[in-house]
Order: sequence, then structure tokens, then C-alpha cells
Amino acid sequence: MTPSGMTAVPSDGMGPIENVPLRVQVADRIRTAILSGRLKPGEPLVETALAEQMTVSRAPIREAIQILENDGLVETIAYKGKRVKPLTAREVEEIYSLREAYEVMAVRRIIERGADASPLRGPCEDMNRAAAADDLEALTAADEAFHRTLIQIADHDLLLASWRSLYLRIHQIMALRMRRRPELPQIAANHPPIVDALVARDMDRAVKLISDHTRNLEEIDPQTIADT
Amino acid sequence: MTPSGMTAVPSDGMGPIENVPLRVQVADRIRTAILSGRLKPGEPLVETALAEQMTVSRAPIREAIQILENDGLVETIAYKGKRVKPLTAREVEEIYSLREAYEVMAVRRIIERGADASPLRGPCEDMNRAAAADDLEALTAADEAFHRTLIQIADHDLLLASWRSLYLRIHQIMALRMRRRPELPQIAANHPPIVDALVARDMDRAVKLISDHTRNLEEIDPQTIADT
DNA sequence: AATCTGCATGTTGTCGACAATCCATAAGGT
DNA sequence: ACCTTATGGATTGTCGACAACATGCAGATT
Repeated sequence: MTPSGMTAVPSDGMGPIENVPLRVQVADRIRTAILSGRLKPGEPLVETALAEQMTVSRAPIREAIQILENDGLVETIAYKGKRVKPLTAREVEEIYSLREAYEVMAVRRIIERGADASPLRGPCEDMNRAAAADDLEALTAADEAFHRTLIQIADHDLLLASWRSLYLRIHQIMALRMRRRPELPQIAANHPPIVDALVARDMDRAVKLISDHTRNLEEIDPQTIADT
Repeated sequence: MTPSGMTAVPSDGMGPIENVPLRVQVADRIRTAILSGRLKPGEPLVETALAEQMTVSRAPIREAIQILENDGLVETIAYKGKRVKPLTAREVEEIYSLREAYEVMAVRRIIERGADASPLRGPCEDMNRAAAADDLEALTAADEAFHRTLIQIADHDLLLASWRSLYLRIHQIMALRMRRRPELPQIAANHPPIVDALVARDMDRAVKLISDHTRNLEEIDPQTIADT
């Protein structure tokens, strides 16, 4: 799979072509726009406009949009148009509750199979550093690394893929909400106990910790949410 | 939305056409072929051949295949070809373990939110009837109806969509394994206690029952599975 | 004034042709 | 004999043009 988050556009002298299909490049660009909040929920996506804008044909655009549809970021209404999928409060709740189920499953699986949870220590340290430096962006990145690592340790490709797809939308939500700055040190302090419970193979405690951690962690700004 | 499951081809005088896009029709046809086992894992899917076979252009074929890719039934290797995704033993395990997580989540949510679990009684009765008549097909259908109803009662659209996508592959697995006939009465007898625990709001018992029920329920014929 | 009808416009849906890429195979050199 | 290098075939990737469809507006009709 592609190493997520990297949009490699070589800037060195000879710019040979990237072997990645156009539809993927297009999908990455549009996805970035959505995830950064530049394209807001409900915004229409017109194929011809995008095609002209990116100087490609409509075919890759269509296929790219279909990719984003599978990611749950775009929805299509036949013969009417495509648009960035509106985010309802209900959907936000569903996304976070499903994430909780995924992470609980990962925790259970890690303990049941006796996997080594110590790789989680790295992201924990990163979070501490970020919290000390009051660097919200770095802390967010380390937090995601922590959770992604958790899923990876569970050694379950399907779970990892599902989690990834879900986390895309969490990115979108996080970009849309511009709330008060969270307490960085507190977030950083939340994670090490989870690791401790995992290495101690304390199932009940680990499940409870991850469950509490993922639940209600993020609250969404009601203004950016559709009503229905 | 269109009323699901109906392929309305009106035979009366004035026939208003079906408005379903070609790509969807194509996707349905290919999906049926895969799910029925007529197209086996690893089998190549050549766009031009399918296009000629179905007398449509390649564009709808490509988009249909992409839909199936999102369903996890097909995989693409760039500039090389597309094929029915091979089923590894590992994937089968992952599919069923993820299904367990989904259904456990549904059970927890149903009890937490005090939802009415009595609609599950209908499929239970259907299963009893099917078991009494020794009708495997009817029992399989009722079993799926039970689990789908369980997810629907949880009132979680995203969970339902994820479960559906997963269940597609379970269909495929079930079509591929031609094992000994299972004990129909026993399967039918497994479900009512789950309903009882749900209406009694007995969380621990309900979770344990659904967990045991989904786990190890299906064993796959090794011969139909890829080695990796 | 209200309603229906027909048309114009914008968007997606579909098509056929061409280009880019990969793989296997065979030719050529050492 | 072995390795390297063309070359041909097969498949997907991309393109531009045309068709189908839905919607909104203007005009006619009652």
C-alpha cells in the first residue's frame, strides 16, 4: 500500500514521471482539499470544472471521485451532481463510536495473541515532547501515530484498512472544528497507562482505558455540521 | 432511493425505463457471479472481454470493477490486470473476527440505548421452520436476516454499511465452501438465547453469546483458499 | 393569477479510439 | 551456456466527443 500522507512530487532537476495513475493523483489532491477543510461539506464537485482546473480528462476525475466516494468523503446523486458528503451530528457520533469499537478490538487482539505493545512507547515520547513544546500539530501527529501503531500491532490488515478509512473522516472533522485549544499535557498523559495495561496483559483495564480514551474525546463545533 | 431488491422491468404498455446506471447493473452482474462462486478467487477480469460480453463500453465496466474493488471482492494491479481477490486463510480469519467485533458492538449499543430487540423474534421463527423442514437455503437466509436485523436495531448507519460490505465476502466464502451439511436444528437453537439476553438487558451474557456464536462458526475448505 | 407545456441549459452517463505500460519471448552478444 | 537487450502482444490508462437525463425558466393557456 502507499505510505499514507505522502504526496511525493519530486522537485529535483529531472522530473521523471510518477508512475502513479492520474486518478490517484487527482483523488489525493481532492482528498487533501477536503481533509484540510478547503472543500467544505455540501460543496458541489463538478467534473468538467475539476477536469479543466487540473488539466486532465474527465475520466480520471470520475474515477478519482469514485475513490473518494468509497472513502465516504463524497456522495453522488445520479444525473444531478456530486458533492462533499455533508457531515451530520449523527455521522460524527457514528464515526467516533465505530473507531472505539475498532480500537477496543485491536486491544483485545493484542492481548489475546500476546503481541508486543512496546512500539507504542515511541509515539508516547513524541507526544510528551510535543506537549512540552506546546506544539499542537506535532502532538496531533504523534497521537495519530499512536493509534495507527496500536492497530498495526493487532496484525489485522482488514482492521487496519477499515480504521484508515474511518480516520480520514476524523481528519476532516478535526480540520473543521476550530475549538478551544485542548490541554496538551493531559492528552499526552492519557496514553502511557494504556501501554502499561497492554504490556501487563491486563485485558479489562486496557479495554476500559482505550474505551474511555476514544469516547467523547472530540466534540464537534455544531456550526460546521448539517442539521439533518 | 430505489426500493432495494426489485429489478422492476414493467411489462405493461408504457414501460418507464429503469434509471439505474449501467455501471451498477454491470457491478451487480459481476458481483453475483463472484458471490455465487461462478467467478473464483484469482480469476482474471479483462475489461475488453467483459465489455464485449455485456455489449457495453469499457467505461462502465471500469467503474463497475472499481465498485467491486471497494467491496473488497476485486483487486487491481496497475497496467497488469484485475482479478477476483484471492481468499487467503488469513483473510477469512480477519473477516470473521471483524464480523464478531461488529456484532458485539451492535449488541452493546442495543442494550446501552435500550432499543427494542423483539424484531429478532421473526427471523428466529423462520429459522425454526426452516430447520424443521430441513431447508438449508431458507435457514441461511433467515440466519442472515437475523444478523442484519441485529445490526439495524443498533441504529448505526455506518456500522450497517460496514457490516454489509463484510457480509458480501462472507457470502462468497459460504458459496466456496461445500462442506458437510451443518446441524440445522442446532443453528436455529443458537439464536433465541441471544434475543432473550438482549430483551433482558443482560449485557455480559448477550456479548458472550454473540461472541461465541460468531466465532469459529464457519470453517473454510482449505482447497478453495490461496496459500499465502 | 395560476397552472401547464415546451425548451434551453447544465450535468452526468456512455462510447470508441489512441497512448502508456508491463510481461514474456526470442534474438543477439559475450 | 548465460546474460543482456529488443520486440511483440496484451492489458490498462487517458482522452475528446456525443447521448441521456433532470431541472429551471419562459411563454402560452385557462
